[in-house]
Amino acid sequence: MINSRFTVAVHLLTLLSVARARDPEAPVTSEFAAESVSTNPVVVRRILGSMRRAGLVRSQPGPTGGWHLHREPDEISLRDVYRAVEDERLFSMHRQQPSADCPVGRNIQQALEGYFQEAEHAMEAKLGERTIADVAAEVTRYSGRLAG
Amino acid sequence: MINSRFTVAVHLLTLLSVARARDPEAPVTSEFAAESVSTNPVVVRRILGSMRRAGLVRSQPGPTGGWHLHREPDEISLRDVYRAVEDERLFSMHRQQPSADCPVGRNIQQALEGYFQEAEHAMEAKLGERTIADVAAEVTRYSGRLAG
DNA sequence: CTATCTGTAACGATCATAGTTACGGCCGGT
DNA sequence: ACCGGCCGTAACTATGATCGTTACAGATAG
Repeated sequence: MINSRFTVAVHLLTLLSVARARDPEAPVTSEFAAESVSTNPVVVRRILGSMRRAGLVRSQPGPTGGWHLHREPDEISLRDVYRAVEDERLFSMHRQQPSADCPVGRNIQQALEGYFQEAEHAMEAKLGERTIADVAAEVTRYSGRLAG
Repeated sequence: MINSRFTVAVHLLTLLSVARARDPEAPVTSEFAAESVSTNPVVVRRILGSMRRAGLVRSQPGPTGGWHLHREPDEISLRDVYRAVEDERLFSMHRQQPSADCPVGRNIQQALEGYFQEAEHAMEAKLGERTIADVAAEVTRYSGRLAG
């Protein structure tokens, strides 16, 4: 299964979205976010670093620094997040190259390639239908203070 | 990404399908199949064991024993194989439970659950459109002796 | 200048995967 | 009845991914 980085990334962007709705200026620090996710600030910086390279967030060092969304929440789809955090293909081929002496071994990978792409694409297309704004809306249907 | 068991499982069922097309009686041994996949016979038995529990193949011990398909190749979808070999969910939630003190941490998992299910379902539905017969047909478009 | 952030390297703990050895059980052929 | 060849499965190991952690350099507001 897919690692938890994707889940954490969506969590973090949702946190930024909710925080911005309350105060568009105030940044969120790695430490604050880490408490919400129950992890280490370095893990947060690593994942938000991927988001930054994908243009989804921006960061500022120094005091009063921290993280901001860099796009409207309704313009960040879950597919964008997935692509930013996951560079591997969804399905793994054989670890060892199959036997070239067997017609099945020789051709199976090429045969599967297309089917795997279709399935992966269908999954991503479904993720593309939902945005961080949707997640934030669902999360904030129940009220509560924003605390770490 | 998904482990290679799924790929190997499809490979093995395709091998059984092609072998049966040449001789409906002759079983395929774990050792023969292992050579096609470039792995160990025990790995083959483990994966085909899952297929047997899912009713996709049958096995027979003793000399003249080995593995047979237990369904028509066009009645085994890639989704069937996926479900037989993969019991985990596609997306992983947080390792540590997120903070209950934060409205995002408190609600994010429930919010994501539905979206993740949709995406996983879309992927499986696409896999469900293809069968072992399709893969076997593609593999055998190029001829060749069936060798390990 | 200092305090407080980010950025990133480096290391370790934990876990999943899959390769390997070993051996018990089943069964066809002699 | 036995032997040989197959499956079934436990047990151990090697490898690699993941993620938590420490450490420290760089940036910047006050």
